[in-house]
Amino acid sequence: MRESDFVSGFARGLRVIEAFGETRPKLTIAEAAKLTELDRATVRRCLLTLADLGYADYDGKFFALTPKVLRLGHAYLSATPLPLLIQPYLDQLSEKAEQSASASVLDGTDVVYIARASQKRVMSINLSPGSRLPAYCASMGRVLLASLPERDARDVLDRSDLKANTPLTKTDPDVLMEELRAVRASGYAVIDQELELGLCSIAVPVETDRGRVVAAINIGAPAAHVAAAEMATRYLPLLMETRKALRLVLR
Amino acid sequence: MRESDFVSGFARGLRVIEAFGETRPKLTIAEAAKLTELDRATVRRCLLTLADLGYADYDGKFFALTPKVLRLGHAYLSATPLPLLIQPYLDQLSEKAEQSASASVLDGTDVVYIARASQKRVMSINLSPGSRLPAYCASMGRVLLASLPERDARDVLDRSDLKANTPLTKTDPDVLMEELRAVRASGYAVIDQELELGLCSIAVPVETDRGRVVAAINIGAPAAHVAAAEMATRYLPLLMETRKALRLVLR
DNA sequence: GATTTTTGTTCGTATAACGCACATAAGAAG
DNA sequence: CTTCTTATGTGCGTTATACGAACAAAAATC
Repeated sequence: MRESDFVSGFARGLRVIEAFGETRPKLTIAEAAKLTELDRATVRRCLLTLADLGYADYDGKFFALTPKVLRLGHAYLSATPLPLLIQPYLDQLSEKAEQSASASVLDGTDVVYIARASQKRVMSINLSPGSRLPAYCASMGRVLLASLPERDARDVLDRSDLKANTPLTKTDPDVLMEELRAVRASGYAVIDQELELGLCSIAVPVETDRGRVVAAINIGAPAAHVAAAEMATRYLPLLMETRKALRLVLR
Repeated sequence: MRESDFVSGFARGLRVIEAFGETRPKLTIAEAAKLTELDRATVRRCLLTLADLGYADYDGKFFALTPKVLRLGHAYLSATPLPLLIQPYLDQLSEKAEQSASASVLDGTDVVYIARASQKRVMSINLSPGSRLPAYCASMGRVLLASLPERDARDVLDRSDLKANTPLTKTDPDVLMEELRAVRASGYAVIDQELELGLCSIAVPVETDRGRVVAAINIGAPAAHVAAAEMATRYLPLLMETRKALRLVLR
């Protein structure tokens, strides 16, 4: 791509949108300028443009995003076959397991939920398509990282903010890399309360008919109800069955 | 706002993103140019910018959005207090009613889901935060339209594509306006299989402590299980209770 | 209340994007 | 194969945008 084929005004605008979310819902021009590291005048124009298009509200001091920005994310979900294809399989899986089932893909250091069939809430945070979790401490993240070349997986870990969400969270990159090797060998990953106390999950990769890993699916369960050691015996057959069925419909 | 405070490159880029979703997942430069009514060279630059930033993939012929665009919609959901505030109340409501409960706001002619607590799937389509339904035939849409000045509500209906999703769908604007008056008087709206056969729902508005309507909440149930006439007697007390509780926490 | 710091806005200029036109490539129809 | 038709990539003059500094206006601090 030639340098002249890059619309920097567009790229700057997207950065401004992403500046929300990380922090507070309302941003002043100066705050947004700091977060995006752009000139105040530039940020101001982007925000006024967003307001003019209805993507943001402006009360003279603060800018806040409007629900219209959800159209942007929705453009992906409704346009991409993967989430739509996986959803019915997830529903079945969730029903058989009597637990929540989800599907996700990797984006940078995060797993991004693309579909979900939820039973009763067990997590403190609410997950839905578009939600993100750090890959290093999520079962689907482990599976997706394991599917990458070692070098790339290590690179993701190095860029990750490896913090201990619970006393059980593994945060040493070397330990995590070893864990990934185990996941690669066994074909599944189990997380025992590394993300949140009281929550276990198990994940397997989802491949196309040619063996390319395109997503991961998982089942989450309360640790009080299903011990980590039980996760595999109880849910792995169901996950494998779903994985096999998906492999036949994904090209 | 002065004209010079509008970044047209940014606005054009956003239109390009929205061009996906409406149609197929993959777009060529020429297709995107047609959908957005922008110059091919401009669309090409926007798409290459998206690809460069990782918001899109490009195989030399087709562009496809990547999960990264979900960050944009997520910026709203995680930055706006309303969805986060409503969620726990929705969870409770859903549990007590033993049915799915949702919250939404109005965006143009659509209702946009901002939170949801789902029980077993009853609808053919899967709803999650960011999902959109036409306001005229959804219970939350009726409630939200009823909260607008008559003139504005009529305007939304006139801009809507009033199609009969089922034989029961009301599509006459005058009939719908009359319906809105009834909703305004009673304080709730019941939909009897107007969106999808077999599905009933009931909604009430959610207000701030000063009486401004900021969202709507609803409960959906299979028509086979709960007749439309029963919806109010069975679920209205629960909805009103939730509405009252929310009114105390919303400013 | 005066001073310092931060924030929003304006303006001239260098620069980058726009959109047209042309060239090239890839399919579709004959 | 040839001939249309349609799609993509590039060069360039015109137009519009971003930059940075300077000014104005608030806040915040003293």
